[in-house]
Amino acid sequence: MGKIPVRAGPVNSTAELVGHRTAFANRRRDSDSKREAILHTAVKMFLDKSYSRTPLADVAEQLKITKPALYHYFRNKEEILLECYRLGLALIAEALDEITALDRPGLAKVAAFIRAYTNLITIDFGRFVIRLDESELSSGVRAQVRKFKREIDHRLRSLIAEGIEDGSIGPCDPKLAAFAIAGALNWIATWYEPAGPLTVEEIASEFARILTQGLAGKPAGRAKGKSA
Amino acid sequence: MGKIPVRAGPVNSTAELVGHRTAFANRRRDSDSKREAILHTAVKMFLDKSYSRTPLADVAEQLKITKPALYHYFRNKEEILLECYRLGLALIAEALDEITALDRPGLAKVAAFIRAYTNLITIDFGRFVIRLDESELSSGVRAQVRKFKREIDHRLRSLIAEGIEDGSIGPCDPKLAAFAIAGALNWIATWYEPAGPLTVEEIASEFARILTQGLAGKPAGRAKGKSA
DNA sequence: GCGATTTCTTACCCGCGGGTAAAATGTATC
DNA sequence: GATACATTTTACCCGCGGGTAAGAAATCGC
Repeated sequence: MGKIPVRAGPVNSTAELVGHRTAFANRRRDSDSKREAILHTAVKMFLDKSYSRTPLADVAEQLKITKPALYHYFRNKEEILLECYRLGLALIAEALDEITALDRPGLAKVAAFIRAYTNLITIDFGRFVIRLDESELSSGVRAQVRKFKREIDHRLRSLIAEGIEDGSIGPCDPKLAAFAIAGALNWIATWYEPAGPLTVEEIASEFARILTQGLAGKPAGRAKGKSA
Repeated sequence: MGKIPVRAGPVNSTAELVGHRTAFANRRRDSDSKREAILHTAVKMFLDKSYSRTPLADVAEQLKITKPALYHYFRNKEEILLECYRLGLALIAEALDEITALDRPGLAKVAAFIRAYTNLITIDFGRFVIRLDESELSSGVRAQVRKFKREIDHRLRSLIAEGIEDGSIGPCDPKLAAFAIAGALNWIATWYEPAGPLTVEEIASEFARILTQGLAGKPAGRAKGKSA
């Protein structure tokens, strides 16, 4: 149960993976770092192929051990999933805490949220939380997951409501606005690829701008500068 | 290969389901309507539990037949999926065609797209296309699906580019803007439930507004016309 | 009503993947 | 280096689900 470093930071992920791959090189009794290696490897594979289509045997293989060895560290597959989930959730909650504490107008907080959330997709565990499909879970776990997600959703709604109150956000349904934002952000996890041309910062900035300012050109007062 | 009525319209879906459920009541040789019944039932179940976690035996059970009977109408499970997918895709393409043909500024077209796309989530096949997770597919089919999706994405980008050109949309990266919009919309398929409090029209309008106009209150040139 | 044909069922096979039993192998401790 | 304990492995079991073979049952055309 030691604290697992979740934020690997912009470390070369290959190097990191190798690190985890060697965690089982010998049988030293170092159960914490082995748990950590399992989780890091598993979450990467879950992201790659989805939880339910990633056999534990494959995870084990990556770690150069056999499937039953995993059961020494986790009771079953779902416990691995849940642990990954918890780690990711902690990241999100942490970001949200920081933002909530800011002393700025609601709109600025929402923009900050968009930036923070976008950054999460570069972290495996955060990305995993975003992408996890509830329907893959057993009903017991699903209830927990739903609760967590709902909480995040509600906190985002509060941010928006706050903005409406202080006037930085125009009148709108905070529920729908939150869904729109969450959708745009969650979807990033679907198409983003680290090797791609877009940096996370670019995405974060542009999304913050589009979602807060909208697409429309400056009609300013009224004149529709354009016709076409 | 008869034309399958995909748009059930705002028909009571229970009644419809019953209709499909009785399609196999007798052994009349009516292969077209049976194929149709299979697809409608399957797509509903795929939406409910995801494709890969919906056993064909369950689909058959709903239809009051047995699994092997399905193989009389489709070669394998993936062919059923692909057929559902094609039907949904036709809907989307159709909507997109109509919008592209409109003689209005780019921004208005984008807004129209948002409305049309939102409406698709009330139609099972459309919703299915949106929700389908590529990773559930065999690599052959995945390639096709990817191609289709990319095409839709590119058409949306064109709409945006058009708007930038005619000035109705402010300068932005059409690619990222398209991702933001697509994300917000696709996500609807995740949380929307027909029995819920929000009508599709409400969602469509609010999303069109938020995504085109943004959240920000009217700072207009400067005057804060609004206050709470 | 009779054969030809389609439609559907019963009874399977098989591979995959989660999970376990029990024994083997290594590591700490004395 | 013997003992105890943690760690891993080999060899399984089992249920699930896609898919098939072979025949039964209904329907169609005449």
